[in-house]
Amino acid sequence: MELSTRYTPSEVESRWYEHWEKSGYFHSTPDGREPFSIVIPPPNVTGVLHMGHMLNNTIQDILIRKARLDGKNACWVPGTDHASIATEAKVVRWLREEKKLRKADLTREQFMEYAYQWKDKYGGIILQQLRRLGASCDWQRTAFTMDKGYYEDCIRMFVDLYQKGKLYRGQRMVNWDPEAKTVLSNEEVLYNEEQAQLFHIKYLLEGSDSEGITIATQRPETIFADVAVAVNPNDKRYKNLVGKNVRIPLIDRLIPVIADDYVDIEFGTGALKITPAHDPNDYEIGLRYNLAVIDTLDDDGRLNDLCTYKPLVGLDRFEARKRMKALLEESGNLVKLEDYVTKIGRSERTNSVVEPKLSLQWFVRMSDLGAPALKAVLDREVQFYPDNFQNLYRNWMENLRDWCISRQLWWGQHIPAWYLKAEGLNKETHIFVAQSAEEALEQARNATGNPHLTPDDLRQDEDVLDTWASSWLWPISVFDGFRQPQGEVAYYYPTSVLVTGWDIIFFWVARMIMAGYEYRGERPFKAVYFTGMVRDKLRRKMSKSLGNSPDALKLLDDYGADGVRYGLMSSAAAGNDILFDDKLCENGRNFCNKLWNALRLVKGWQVAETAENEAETRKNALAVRWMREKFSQVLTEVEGHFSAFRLSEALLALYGFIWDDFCSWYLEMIKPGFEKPIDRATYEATLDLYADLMVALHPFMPFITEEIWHQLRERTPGQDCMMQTYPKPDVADEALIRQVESAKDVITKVRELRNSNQIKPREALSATVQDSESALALYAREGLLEMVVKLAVLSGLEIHHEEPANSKSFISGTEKYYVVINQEIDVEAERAKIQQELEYQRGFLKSIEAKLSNERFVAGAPAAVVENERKKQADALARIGILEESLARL
RNA sequence: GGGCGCAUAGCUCAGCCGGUUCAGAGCAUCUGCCUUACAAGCAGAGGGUCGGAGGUUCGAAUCCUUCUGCGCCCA
Repeated sequence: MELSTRYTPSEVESRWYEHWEKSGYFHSTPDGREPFSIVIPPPNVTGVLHMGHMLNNTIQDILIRKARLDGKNACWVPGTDHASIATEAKVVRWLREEKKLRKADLTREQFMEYAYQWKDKYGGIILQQLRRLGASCDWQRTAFTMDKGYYEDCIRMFVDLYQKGKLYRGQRMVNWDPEAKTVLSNEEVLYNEEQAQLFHIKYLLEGSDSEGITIATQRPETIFADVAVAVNPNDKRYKNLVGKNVRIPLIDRLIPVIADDYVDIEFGTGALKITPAHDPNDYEIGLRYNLAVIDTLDDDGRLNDLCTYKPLVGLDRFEARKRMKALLEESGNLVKLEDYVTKIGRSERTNSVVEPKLSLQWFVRMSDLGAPALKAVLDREVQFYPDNFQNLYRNWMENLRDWCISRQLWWGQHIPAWYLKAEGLNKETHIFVAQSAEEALEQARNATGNPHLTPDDLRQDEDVLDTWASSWLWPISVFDGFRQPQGEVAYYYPTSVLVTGWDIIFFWVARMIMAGYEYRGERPFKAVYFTGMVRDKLRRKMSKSLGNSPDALKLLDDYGADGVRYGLMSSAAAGNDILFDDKLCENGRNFCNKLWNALRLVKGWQVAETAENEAETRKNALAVRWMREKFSQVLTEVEGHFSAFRLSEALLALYGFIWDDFCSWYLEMIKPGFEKPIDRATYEATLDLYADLMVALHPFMPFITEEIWHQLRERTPGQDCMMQTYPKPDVADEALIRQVESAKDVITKVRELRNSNQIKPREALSATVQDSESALALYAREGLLEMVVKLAVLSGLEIHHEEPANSKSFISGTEKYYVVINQEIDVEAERAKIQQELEYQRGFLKSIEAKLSNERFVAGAPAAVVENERKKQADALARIGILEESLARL
């Protein structure tokens, strides 16, 4: 069999993925095994795979594959959310461009039909892309937040919360996106510093043409909605004005000057115009002083009639702002124009500037829902990794605001609230919340006492639910837990872990926990693994506008899925941002090549069955045992990392073990001479070990491990790396490991000696180790001497008390070695070298003795620590003895 | 303004409920090798008073205080 010198991922990845999927390995049904379940944080159905997804899903896949190998019933539920705003925008554009249709010309039902069509055609690409990454999702369970069953769950939840008094309709200051013409939650507004102008505008006192008060505002077009000017009660400058009236420029409407602590004396002019309809803080102040609310903005961001200044009515707020400058200059009210930088909120979806706006919306009352969700995390019922995200969570949960869950869109779950047509829009006094129009009608008849009401007398709320208000039910709904609370959900719920970016801790994590306790009285997941953000080398967040995000699919093409997975994981401690660099994937690809070439080496060996090879077997036995013991040690470490979700450390532990111990040391130890065969026993042990390594590495790099696992031996159908049992650690023989480490140290020192004396790597050298007690003990280990001779390329290693002529020496542990070199020995240089080493050892000894002579140390420190210091002291003394002796001989 | 976090090798980070696995990893750098698995490789090497200053302790990268410089969340 011929294997290429390079591993080519493209030839194996799709083949194995298809094989796994066809074999049904990804699918899970409840059985007697312990469940291990993960629900994917549903990506946006319009989304395409980006770096964040790859990181996040690689982690989920690692956890799922590990659990599967551990014999658990692993279930990873994939799916997408309907992303109301983003999707609706795409559907509208698609209708316009492809179907020449405008949303306004369609009925709601027609629009929804098109939207589902669009979703079926273009949505969910990302789920296909996840397969490229190797994600072992249970595709048969693919869920979508607008699926029929899911939709019904959302409606049921809405009705239930309303009946329990946890949901209400109310007038609140909301974030309004004038472009999408919908409300946004706080989390959907992104604040960034932008250059703006602060207008200093003088409001003249009632009855005066000169005296007045100057306010500072960034939004001069809102002055028509002003209802007061506020100053700080302690502000001496304005004390005399409090209680008087001033005139709004251009329209001369009178408003009072009031005093309130909220006003910052330092900011701007210290006088604040109060505009309750267009600023959340002003709204609060307005409530305190019982001020009127004048809303001068239309839904699309244009000034309306209520602004009462005719020339500006109908203009967009930005256009109006521009004109205000000239108008105020002309009227003499503009005192000053100041450039300043301020945080401007923009819609995450449309990027248009968000306007605070009073609006009638549906809110979830958070006080009751928040308490158990907060407690769960503080009590570590839900354990965060890393732990300190608790702080962020607590901070948010302790300052909960009611959650606005209505959105002015069509693509989403239609809010199941009905009103009487007889009652004016937004002036309804009757609200009927029900699962269906029929039930609502029934309620209406009862409430009004009018049995003759017909469906035609009712009007359903126009709005839909916020996407997050559907996805918070995800961990329950994907297992059909609302309709079948005793069904599968009882097996898979609570899920094992949620893996998500910390930036959506409020969107999902917090709300899923709330829903979990509200609807199942139980946490939705036992742990939350927070990934960091993927940033570029310059620490910038990856974004489309910067163009600094690598093409995920191209990366997969260039480095292979395993290479990319390695690259992402190798520097991804939980919660830490990763500074992504192609270089990381290159390391992963190189690792694949390393694995591949080790396979080529092993597969290239001829195996001998003859009796003379029993001697070889005995010689190699030490290496084989060492590898097994060390592997055990590494597996213990790996298990520890897994249980603490330190995945990158688990990967690096395996990487180091495979590359260094297995490839660089072990394979060299057992490698037969040129054109010589290897003995059967060592060969078989190596194949088994190699196969075990592949299983251990499989969760991280599934494709290459599966491929190699199959290349190593003939496998029967149904025998696959993915479905093996994860190797279990034993108690490692640490003494043996230490002895081999000593041998490695000797080998390294001989190589170093060659290097510094320009001796060829393959020139066999004669060496001697002084026959000290410790040396005799060390080489009593069968096979150790042969190991050193082979890897250090020695003609022999004598255990002897005499120093050979023409030799150079070194110390390893407490043993002294001599290597004969066919060169003139520079005695002075040797002396200087030994002298230097001696001084170092003496200094070392001194520091230890200082410790040991400190009574408080000996009395206070644990016995093991003191013991260790004694051992260090003895070793140092031994080395000093050797060095002094060498010096004397020179 | 309120809160949280970070500062360790040239770069990216790990270690942080105190003690030779304590100064580590990968990348980068330097030296020597196309050695019969792999030059996307092999064998070696150099490089850090663990941000500054105090303190607690027999002992501090690790705990406390403070300063400096960054970052994030919420207002």
